[in-house]
Parts: sequence; C-alpha cells; structure tokens
Amino acid sequence: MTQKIGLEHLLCFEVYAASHAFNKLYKPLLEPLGLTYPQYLVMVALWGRDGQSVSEIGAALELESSTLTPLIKRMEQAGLVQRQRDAEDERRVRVSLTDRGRALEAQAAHVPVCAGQATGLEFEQIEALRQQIADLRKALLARGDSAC
Amino acid sequence: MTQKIGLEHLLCFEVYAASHAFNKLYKPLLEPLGLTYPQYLVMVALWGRDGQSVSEIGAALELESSTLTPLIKRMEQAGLVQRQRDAEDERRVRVSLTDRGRALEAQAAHVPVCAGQATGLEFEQIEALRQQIADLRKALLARGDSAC
DNA sequence: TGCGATTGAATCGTGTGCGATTTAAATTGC
DNA sequence: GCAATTTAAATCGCACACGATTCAATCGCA
Repeated sequence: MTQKIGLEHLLCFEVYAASHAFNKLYKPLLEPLGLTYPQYLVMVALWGRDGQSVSEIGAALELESSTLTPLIKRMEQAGLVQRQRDAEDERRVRVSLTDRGRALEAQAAHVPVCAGQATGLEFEQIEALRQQIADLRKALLARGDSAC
Repeated sequence: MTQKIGLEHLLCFEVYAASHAFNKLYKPLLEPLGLTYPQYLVMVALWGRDGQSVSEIGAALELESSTLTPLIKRMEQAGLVQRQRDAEDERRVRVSLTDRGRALEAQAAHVPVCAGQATGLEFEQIEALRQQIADLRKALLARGDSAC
C-alpha cells in the first residue's frame, strides 16, 4: 500500500504553519505602526518604488486586485497612501505614499532586523532558505496547471 | 545606513507567497473532493486519528477554535464529519468521520503525490526543506514573545 | 463542600484572499 | 474609424484566521 501521510510529513503544511507563525511574530511589531502584515508588504513595495499601480503591486506581492483594492483603501483611510487614476491610462490607479507613509519607513527600520533575529539563523542561512523556498514557489506556480 | 530591504530579500514574504502558491496548487486537486485546503488538513488529522476534540485538532494545525468551529461546521454540513459533546467532559466536542469522510481517504490518496511532483524535488529534498522550515517555525513561535 | 480559577467551544468583529463578474478605458483588426 | 477584444480596477460572495469576549463545565484547594 501507499504509505499513509500525516501532517508532520507534509511540506505544504509546514509552509502554511510557518506563514501563520510569521504573522504572529509581525503582529506586535507592526501594531505600533498601525499596519497589518499584508499592508506592511505593500509599504515595503512602495518604499522601494513609489507610485506603482495596483496591478504592479499585485505582481510584486502575487495578489489579485480583489484583495488589494480594499486593503489599499484601508491604508488610504489611515492616511498612509493616496490613490489616483493615471492621467496616461485612466484604467490604472497609481498608489503613492503620503508624507506620513514615507516617514513610516524610518520607524519600521527595526522590523526586518527583529524578524531576522527571531529566526535564530545567520544571514547566510536565511538567504539560503529563502532561495530554496523561492525556487519551490516558482516550481509550484509553473506546474500548477499541468495537473497530474 | 542600514541597508534598505526589498520584498525579494524577505524570508517572511517568500513563505507567505509559497503558502499561497500551495493553496493555488491544491485547489483543483481538492475541488473534486469538495474540500478546501484547511478542510483537507483537518481530514488528514482525522484520518490519522479519528474522534479528536476541536482543541486537539487545533493543536495539530496550530489554529484557534474561532477558526476551526465554523470550518468544522461546514464540513459537518457537507456530511464528512460528525460533532458530538464528549460524555466524559461536556466542554469537549469530539469530531468523528462519517462513512463518507472515511471513504474520502482513498479518493484523496493521489493528492500528496501530485503535490510532491509539483515541487520538482526528490523525496529527500522535500523532507530536508520541510525540516528546515519546521525548525524555523519553532524558533519563530518560541522567540515571538521575547520581542526585540 | 463550596467557590474562585481554569479550560474548551463558540461568538463577534475585522481583515485578508480568491474566483467570477462587472464596468470603463485602451488597443487591435479590418 | 469603429467594432471586437483585451486590460485594469472594483465589486460580490464565500471561506479562512485571529484576538477578545462569553458561557458552561471542570478543576483546585482551602
């Protein structure tokens, strides 16, 4: 017979649980900044390049507009970003940082440092693991359609 | 200055995105079984040991009762499990498989095989990566409270 | 024995996530 | 130059996920 597989042997479950664990770790770090974890990722994207469109942010985060639109609207309500239609292409909505949003970058500088420490890993180990998971993610997305 | 960090260098983001990628991969595999991914995890737990309480399932999956209660109720509606108060301790709710729920195990046997193939990794590589992420998860949960 | 503390589920409110659909704007074909 | 198609956001419905709270059952201990 094929070996019965438990949760403790599923890579997918480990990734799922690790994702929740990161979320729990970030929550108290981001709460003082008034950010949720996905909102923090949007901020990281915008700190890297301001004025991206919703779909560009979606490409960077691998999220759909149906997820991002309400999320970004909440960030706009919080005064962190501004949304405006692109004059060149009225279909696009550009998201740009407010002064408050820009100022938050300095206040959030410690966040990735804290998170890195919490992993209990050295920088090189983190990077190596990150790369392995990045390769895994690419494989999953590529072979997702070719079923089995 | 401290190096500005982008999404492409954050381990947490990679895990977050990989979790979504797994979800996308599993969706078409589980759809024919009438299961969502978290529901599938509950089934795996119950196939391993039937009749667990909500909190035991929660411990295995690292989920709260506020997440599991409605999820399991949906599974009950679908006729996969049955919920009943424990006679020994009326606070506990035991979740047991129905015949249909038990029968689903055979129909789902290919799921982890398909997922394994989609990773593009050999069994030993999967297990090695799984172990690394398991260690990471434990570190994150352990150091979460000791802030920084 | 009795009662305060603890435990196990459930409930509630908020915030993701996504597939399907809709709407409006831009692009393509002919 | 205009109809058909494509593209970008937004909307809608559904299903997690969690913290805070509630409620009932059990436990602990004087």
